[in-house]
Amino acid sequence: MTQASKQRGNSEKRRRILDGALRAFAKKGFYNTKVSEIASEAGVADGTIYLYFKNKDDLLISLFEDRMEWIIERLEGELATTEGSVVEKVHKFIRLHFLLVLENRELAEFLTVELRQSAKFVKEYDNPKFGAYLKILHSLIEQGQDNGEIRDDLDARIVSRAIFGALDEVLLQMTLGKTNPSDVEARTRQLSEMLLHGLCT
Amino acid sequence: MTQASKQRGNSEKRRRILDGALRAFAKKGFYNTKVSEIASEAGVADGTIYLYFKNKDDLLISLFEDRMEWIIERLEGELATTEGSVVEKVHKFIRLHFLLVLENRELAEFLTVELRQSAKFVKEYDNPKFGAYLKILHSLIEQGQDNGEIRDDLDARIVSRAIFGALDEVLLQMTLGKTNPSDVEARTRQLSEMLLHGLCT
DNA sequence: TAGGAAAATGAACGACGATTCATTCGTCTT
DNA sequence: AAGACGAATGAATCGTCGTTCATTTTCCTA
Repeated sequence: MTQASKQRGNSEKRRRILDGALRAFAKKGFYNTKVSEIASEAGVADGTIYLYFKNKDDLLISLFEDRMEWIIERLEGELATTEGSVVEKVHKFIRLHFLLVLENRELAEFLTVELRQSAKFVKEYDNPKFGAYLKILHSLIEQGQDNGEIRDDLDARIVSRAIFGALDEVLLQMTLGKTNPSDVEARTRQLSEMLLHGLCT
Repeated sequence: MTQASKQRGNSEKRRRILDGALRAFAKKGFYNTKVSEIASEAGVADGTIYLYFKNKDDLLISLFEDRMEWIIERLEGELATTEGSVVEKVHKFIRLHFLLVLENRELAEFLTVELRQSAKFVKEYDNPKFGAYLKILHSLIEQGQDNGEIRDDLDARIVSRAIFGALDEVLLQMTLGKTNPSDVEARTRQLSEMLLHGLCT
């Protein structure tokens, strides 16, 4: 295996380490997780981690990008093949976000808790993948404004942030409590109802 | 000064330490802040901190409770003296949340970033103050549902979470970017419009 | 103002844990 | 099968703080 192919991420070991790190970070959080715990979770020696990642920060960022990439690809894939109004697509977006992330709890715990921390405190990392995620939502909104389905007196940037925030917070609660998977549908419906048509009668 | 009065928080030193901790945590985050930095920020010796707080975790939690208490008191105070519909009160809630927190940036950075972390990883702390905060919102929603202003096909618990999430995320962005204070009004209007009446035309 | 108690100090301690690197392992070539 | 080379190992290192506590300062009381 060449150095280049390690960097590109096609390596059994690299995957194992990322998976182990996800489990460990989800359980105890980045700062409370020892590198040696990640190693043992991944079934790998401590030193091996440093063959694939520059340091612990780099591992966090790499994990973050890897998982966000996965989510973005799936979201884009699903949305591209969806016919229907923008409103339907927004509903589908919300549903997919929940389903994808709840598909494994650890990912949910990791993303909802570590996202902000890493965005702000892992030195000079400006989070391009999260930007790409938001852009999907942002484009959807703009598209809806162009074709008249969505009010254009609202700033699409604020709206997309707000939607993400609402989603993420509800997801956090679902993650910490032991939400029954069947509740996902109910919450999806509630959230998109609320966001699309408002609280007022 | 007695031990009891220290615990109750009426102490000049204790205040100084909490203020210093807020500044330090806002700047570098809990885990990247050294106790000695907090001490120097507070103009106090390292050891002094341990006269007022059990340890670093305890300091974090105390700071959190102190500031949330302040926010809750102000919110409740303002809302109690407000005449008007529930819808108007929700609008006012959003506005107040922004104003109070942006009144000082450091508080905003601290709350938006450290809240989740501490909720989950500071051992066995279950965050009663945040619960009290959410309850204000929750009660407002229920009140609106009772008097018919707000749709009662939505679960007030999910709705209040979602509103908080939206608020918090938009606030995070306002905090990290250098938002002009005059934008606060605009964002308040956008958010409550969106939440109360929905995205659809 | 002397004496004593409470508060504050900050240097030193000790634990911890990220990272390194000398060594071993596995695989491929000739 | 011997050598060579990259990959993997994990024990040891070393810097970094959280916390303690012997000492000093401040403040009160008699």
